[in-house]
Amino acid sequence: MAKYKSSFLNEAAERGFFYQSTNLDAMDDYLTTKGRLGYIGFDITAKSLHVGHFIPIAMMRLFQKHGHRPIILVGGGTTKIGDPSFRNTTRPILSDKQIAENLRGIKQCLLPFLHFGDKESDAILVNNADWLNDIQYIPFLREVGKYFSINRMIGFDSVKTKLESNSSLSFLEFNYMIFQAYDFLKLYTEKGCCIQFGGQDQWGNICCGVELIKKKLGKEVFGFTNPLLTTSDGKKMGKTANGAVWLDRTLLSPYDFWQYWRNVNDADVIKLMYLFTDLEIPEIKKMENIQGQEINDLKKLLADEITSIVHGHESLDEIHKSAANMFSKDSTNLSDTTSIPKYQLSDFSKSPIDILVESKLCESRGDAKRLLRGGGVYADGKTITEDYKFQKENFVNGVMKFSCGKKKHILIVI
RNA sequence: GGAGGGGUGGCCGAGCGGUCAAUGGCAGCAGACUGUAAAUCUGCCGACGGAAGUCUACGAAAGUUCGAAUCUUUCCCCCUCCA
Repeated sequence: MAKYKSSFLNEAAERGFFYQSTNLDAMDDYLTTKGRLGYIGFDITAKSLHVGHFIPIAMMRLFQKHGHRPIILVGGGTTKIGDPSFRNTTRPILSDKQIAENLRGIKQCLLPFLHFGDKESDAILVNNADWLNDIQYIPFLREVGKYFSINRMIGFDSVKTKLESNSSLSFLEFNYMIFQAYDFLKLYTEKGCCIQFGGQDQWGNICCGVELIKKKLGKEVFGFTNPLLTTSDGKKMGKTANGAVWLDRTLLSPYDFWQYWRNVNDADVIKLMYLFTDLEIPEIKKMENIQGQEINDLKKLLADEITSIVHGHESLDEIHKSAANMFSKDSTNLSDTTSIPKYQLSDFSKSPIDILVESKLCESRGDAKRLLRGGGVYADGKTITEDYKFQKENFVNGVMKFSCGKKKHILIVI
């Protein structure tokens, strides 16, 4: 039984994308017509997007699936200022060149999710630097600033928390919401974009935009937020043994990406299925009762589905093969595993410590030693100690599996 | 501008002249148990070194002292209250 008139809202709500929105009924009506425009903004501090961006991206994908047109706004303007809230990490001000580079990387990340182009439901990419860079202070204040009430702004949760905690809120930072509201105004007047999407933490900023357009132009536009992506135990998602879960395969290999989803918490599997896979809702519903060990198979399915969206279906074969090799005792097929980093052993006198450090499995020799003492290093699946010696006869077809813990592996080749 | 309180390792937060590479908690890593999960328990958790030890670190810089995260001075930054 459909709850909403628009297909998009129905599916978005059922899959768990809906947190809150402005005037829901009106937005529902508005979305019954295809080809509507909605945007979401990202800051471009790195050259890749990561799992933290996943919900918004998945939501835009859904938006497009239902015949609407997603606009991805990158914060070329706001990134230049840098977020002042973390005063200890002097974030380097990005040069135009870096921003351009990051922009390209981010677009690359988005390509598997969204179809860009000129047709009705094709996604478009815009950069707020195009209009923020040349803003003139006084005209801007007169045109936009006059619509903002400080009384109102300090009432927003995002600001209130900041004020109540022991950190300062600079004027620069305070302006963020104004710029974001201005972005929305720009996209509304120039492209007719009537919806802004965002994470639940963006609610205040989004409302600002909605209000600005209302006050300045007397038009109603909509805001829609999705819940933050947390694990069932309330932690932030998105860490692997090797760092953040990047979408760019040069930052995180498809194999490690797959492993990330393969290892998610049992309690999160179904939720992630709804959010990030293309499996149909009834199909996922059937999985909800699966318990215990069988959940492992669901995790594989989850990993397969998400990985094939991001890295392509054809990457799965190799990943499966590598996973099978890495988690089995049999070493005979190791040599044709390409997903695992290789280390060329040139000298048999090298110690395990040398290898751990050189292959970047460990950060320092001390680190490597501690790991060895703790029994966390394996050669060919067996725990080794500091004085382990590499010998030719231990290599199968010239390859040996070498692991740090149960999840970080390399292949040593001779 | 005035008064007061602060700045400690990825984060929170003790320490307030030697016994401090710095208690504790969180996060992280490894081990055991499992299901490549969670929970739990155990160990590790600045760098270099086989080790003894050496170096770098408690906002920055100078100083007092045999010796400073701890005392003094100046500077920077943050918070609260007053103007």
